[in-house]
Amino acid sequence: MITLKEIAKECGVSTATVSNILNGKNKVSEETREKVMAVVKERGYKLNYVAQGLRKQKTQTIGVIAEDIVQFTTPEIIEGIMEVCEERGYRTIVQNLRLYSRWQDLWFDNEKMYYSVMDPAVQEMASIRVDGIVYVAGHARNIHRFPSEYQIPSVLAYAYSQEKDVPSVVIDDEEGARLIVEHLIKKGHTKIGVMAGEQENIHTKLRILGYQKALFDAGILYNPELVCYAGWGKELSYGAAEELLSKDITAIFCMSDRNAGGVYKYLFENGKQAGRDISIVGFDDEMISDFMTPRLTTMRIDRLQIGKRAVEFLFDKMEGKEVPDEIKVPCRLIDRESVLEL
Amino acid sequence: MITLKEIAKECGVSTATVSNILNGKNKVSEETREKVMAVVKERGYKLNYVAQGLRKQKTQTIGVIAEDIVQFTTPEIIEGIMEVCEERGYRTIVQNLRLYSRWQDLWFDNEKMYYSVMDPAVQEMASIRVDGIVYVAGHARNIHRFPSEYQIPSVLAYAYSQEKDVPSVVIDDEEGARLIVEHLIKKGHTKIGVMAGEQENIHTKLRILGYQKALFDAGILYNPELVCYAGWGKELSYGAAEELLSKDITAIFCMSDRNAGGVYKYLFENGKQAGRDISIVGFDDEMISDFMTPRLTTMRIDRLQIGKRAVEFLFDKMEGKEVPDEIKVPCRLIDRESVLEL
DNA sequence: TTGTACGCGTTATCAG
DNA sequence: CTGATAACGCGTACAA
Repeated sequence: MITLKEIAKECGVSTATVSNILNGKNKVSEETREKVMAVVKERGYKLNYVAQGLRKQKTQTIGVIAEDIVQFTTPEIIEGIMEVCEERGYRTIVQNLRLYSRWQDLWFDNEKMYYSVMDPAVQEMASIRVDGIVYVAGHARNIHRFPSEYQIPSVLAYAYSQEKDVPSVVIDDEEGARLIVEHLIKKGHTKIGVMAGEQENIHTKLRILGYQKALFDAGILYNPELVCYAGWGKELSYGAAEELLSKDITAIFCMSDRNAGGVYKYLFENGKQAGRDISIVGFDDEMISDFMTPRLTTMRIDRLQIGKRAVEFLFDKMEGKEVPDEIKVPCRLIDRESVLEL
Repeated sequence: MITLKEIAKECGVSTATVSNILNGKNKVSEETREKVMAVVKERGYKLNYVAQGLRKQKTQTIGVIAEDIVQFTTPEIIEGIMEVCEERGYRTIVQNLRLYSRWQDLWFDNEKMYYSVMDPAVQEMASIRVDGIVYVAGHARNIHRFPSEYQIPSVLAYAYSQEKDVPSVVIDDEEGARLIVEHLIKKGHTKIGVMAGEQENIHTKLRILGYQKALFDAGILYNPELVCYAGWGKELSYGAAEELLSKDITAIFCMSDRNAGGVYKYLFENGKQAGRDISIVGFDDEMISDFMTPRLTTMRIDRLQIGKRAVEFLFDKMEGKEVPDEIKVPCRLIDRESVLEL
């Protein structure tokens, strides 16, 4: 591949001049500029970012560390990050921890395993000399320790930070839950069960809070017996559906669309239907919610926005601006046909 | 960030010695090795890939150009690529063309628009000096021109190549379609409608071929009137469902799970059900197919495998091995509950 | 076994 | 306006 030096030689000028021309420094005569540009085009010269990075001590690159690129929230978050980076003339480099494919859910309890993958990833980013890092969570929700030895400005997307100097962009779980439960209440429901996620998970806890708040605002007693913890997947909530439905309820607030899918499955097998025999709402607005029959009313997580806000946040930090510890991205109600008006 | 030179100075040895130690060249005494390693660890030295890349003229990096990272097939393909790269000690850098978010479907007819995004992406990869490129398609199916001016070894994943020196990894559309239609025939169906994708699309054409083949093998006449072209989404096939269902058929072969979703919607609204009143099969095995009621029988596209095969293919090419023009990854039948046995 | 010196491709500095 | 030259951090002949 042809280099700047060769271009210079071919034009009979110095490398400095070629560099100046390429970088639009206006201390160059029109004559030489044209001549050089002609050769550049003709020979298909392409700047070498590697050399440039070395010289400038700046790579114009943002590193993205994703816990799992196949997690449904991740691609859109990354898309948001990339969109903003492109606008700003930054490149992006993505690392994929592949947490799930490595260990399924086993790693969750094991910090040592987790950091055995996480630390090298950050080191890689350091070696690449990225100018900043966005960590995109997919499974873990609390990041206890983010290696800061390298002083690379970093932000967390879709995870709650436990470190002062690593701020985070999260969704407003509590308000999202409050809104969707309020929606049920407005439709006349007062006996509302909950198909919740993992009990110790922070999203679960915050959404329970939102649920309680909505009940409180409507003067409805909170009955812990109506809350059923069933992980985030379809299978467990399918198994738990019978018991929950046997209680005296008219609606179920599912903490994920997949949970709702489990309930739908149970209903289907028993000749019942959401939006007719009982009301169901979900959370996430995954694509599946639009393909369920009837289509599921749910809360949209604005994943693109999470990504965008996260990098903007990061750029602010890189420029030395004062930044808050946390930004909350609101959720939006997607009203479909799974809720019955009483 | 601390450099090799500084480590050397601090240890009272030369940079060459430190470099040799770090790279495991065995011309170093155990004594100095230990001393140097101690300092390296203590000071948190991290190799500078930028400098190394410049010096070695090799970046150990594979570039991934994705048409759309939010396309449902893309993340898993990339995951497969990354898995193999990691095994081989290669880094990965991803570019996202964001075709859909830029222009929705408008670009499809406009090669100029397309290449206005595609060319710079390849140039970027060239500037980064990646050692090879995997192009991951999401929308386009025929890549007519892949910029080869930079002589970077390249392969296409999930797209059909039109260029000799750019081979591709695709799925076996024809055989996949044949298999699933054969499945219907085995269940006793002979009057099988088709909810097809875009008429001019290569996947559509190949799958029609597979459909015809299955009919032929079973001695069933091919009736073009039973084929309905409805794009790849849910809406058009919802609109087309009524007409198709009014024909004398007992089963529908949908060319995508989303198409099947449109048919399901129509059925639901008319009090009918797949797997009871009519048989439906899909294609893709998107997650939605597992959440439809009843769950959809469909063909699984092995996306992970596409990614893996594509990079392995690329590595072969980089090593100068002889490679075929095309590799076909087989599809697999996922048998669920949307097909009725006659 | 260890050190010296050069070059990879670019940009910044300064002198002409 | 243009050119010579010195970095940037690392790897590697070659010399010691």
